[in-house]
Amino acid sequence: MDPNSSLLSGPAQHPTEPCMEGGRSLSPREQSRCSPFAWSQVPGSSLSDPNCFGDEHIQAKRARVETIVRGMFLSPTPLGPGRAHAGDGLSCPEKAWGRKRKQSLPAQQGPLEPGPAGKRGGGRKGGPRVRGQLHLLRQQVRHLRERVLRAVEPRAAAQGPATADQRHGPGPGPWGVDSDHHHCPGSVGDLSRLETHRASEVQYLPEGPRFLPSEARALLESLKKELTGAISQAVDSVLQKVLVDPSGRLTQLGGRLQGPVPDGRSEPSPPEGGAHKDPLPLAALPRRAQPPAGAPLGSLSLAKSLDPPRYPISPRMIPKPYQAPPADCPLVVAPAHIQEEQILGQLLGHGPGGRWRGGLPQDPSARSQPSSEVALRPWGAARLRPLASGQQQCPWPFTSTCLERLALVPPFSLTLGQIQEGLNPGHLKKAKLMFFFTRYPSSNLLKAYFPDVQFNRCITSQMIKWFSNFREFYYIQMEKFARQAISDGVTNPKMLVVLRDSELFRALNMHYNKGNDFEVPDCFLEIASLTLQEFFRAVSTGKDADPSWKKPIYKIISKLDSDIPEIFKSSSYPQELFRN
DNA sequence: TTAGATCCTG
DNA sequence: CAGGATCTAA
Repeated sequence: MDPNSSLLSGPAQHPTEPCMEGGRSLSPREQSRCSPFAWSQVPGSSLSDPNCFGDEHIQAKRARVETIVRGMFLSPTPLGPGRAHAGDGLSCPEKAWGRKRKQSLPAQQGPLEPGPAGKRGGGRKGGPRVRGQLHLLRQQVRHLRERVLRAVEPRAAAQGPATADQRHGPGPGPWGVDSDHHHCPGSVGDLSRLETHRASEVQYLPEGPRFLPSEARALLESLKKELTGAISQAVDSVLQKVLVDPSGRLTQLGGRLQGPVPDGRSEPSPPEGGAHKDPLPLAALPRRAQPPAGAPLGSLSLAKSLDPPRYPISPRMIPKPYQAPPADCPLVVAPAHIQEEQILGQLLGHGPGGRWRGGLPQDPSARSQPSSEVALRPWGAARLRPLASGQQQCPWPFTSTCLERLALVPPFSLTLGQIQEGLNPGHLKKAKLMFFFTRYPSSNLLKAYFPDVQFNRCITSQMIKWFSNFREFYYIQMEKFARQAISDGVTNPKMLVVLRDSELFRALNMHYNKGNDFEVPDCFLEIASLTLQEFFRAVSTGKDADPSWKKPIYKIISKLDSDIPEIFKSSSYPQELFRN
């Protein structure tokens, strides 16, 4: 008897939200380079200790600040005071910063420590007012630090910072409708939110009373600058601790930055122990498949098939262990392909709801723009960056250098290495998986689902050609198995149902889903069954005598395209599957 | 004329 | 899977 006892009898498999963890580690060299402030300003030392502020400290600080202020005023491109992220014109070479820092900061000495030769008697013109400002700023620093730490703390992050930064948060984005469903907390999006949060805080710092004496105001601004730097460094240090654990993995991003982790995901299901790895050498087709009692075998009849097929909402991915990127991640140099893909996946591979779309603090212009274009072409924004224009890559002087690189480098690399043109094997694989949902994708659809591809005529036709080839194989298989069924004596086309353990399915799966990374959606099985039946009817009724006998079948099938899951719009969605 | 689909070939 | 040829519809 035919062992096939159920239609569409895939083993019950639980859709798994692909939830990749992102981020990347910093090489030691990078870390050291990233932190021009060294560790002297890490809050938690004198900065956060209210008791450490004596007059001596203030005076020493003033002396230091005055030095800085003079240096700023002597600078050819003076920094607009109090406009942290608006300093577009600011040439912010790290060297210059480093010089200034060295000039004013003895190594290993905190900026708020008394300078060795502080200018005494510089006057107390600021007086109590300045002290009040200092106090205020100190409090803000504490708050900021607490909030940063809270955001990084495992539990507290679930609640998130409470206050005023929402209005600065990135909008939902064009895919944001149901994107929250896919959003993986703890992704780079959170990181970017953290950064955005900080940006908003920088803006939030009071502009400073205009009535202050100019010197005091300069002092105030300088202090703001210092404090912001300290915050930056605090974020750096915290994030570095979070991002790079001793094993070099970035797991903490998912574990700490995010809210409660759905424990349900437990461990990655082993690479498919059952399901499709079936060793059975199955009959060619589940001929005369007898469904279990009540199983609607007839549901695959032509009439029924005209109903919109049911599509799985969330195609199951077989999660693979996250692979940590190499420790020494190149900065501007375009890394190797693998690294690029890893970075791509890590930074952007968070599903259509990933927060990367508008969230990364790339540059002021990018931040200030609504991110629709950016969202549709994530790298487009990066390409607009003045990489070769001679402008320094430090549009935001107060940004944590490390964090900024963390966010910026991958787009750079991709811009230089990958985005230009050309399709890679990952794109091909993705296209094959998409074939399970759509056999006749329009070029617009392809553009929508390959946001990391710079489409041109050639690329478009190549991808169209891919699907043409997919169809070719598909129809060939259908015809082949239909004819085989006929020769095997099948008379009722409704008996022809493509099951997951049928030979036809295995052939198709081998072609489009080699490696079994993906659970073939049921809708594809229905379409396949229908196609098979159509071929069966045509051949069995002798229509194949007509040279164009396949065209009606093509027409039918072309109307049965399904919606592709939104997650496919992520430029990195399937790529996690392909590593290893 | 062009884009897209199919067929054929390698 | 790509390239070329052919056909068709816009």
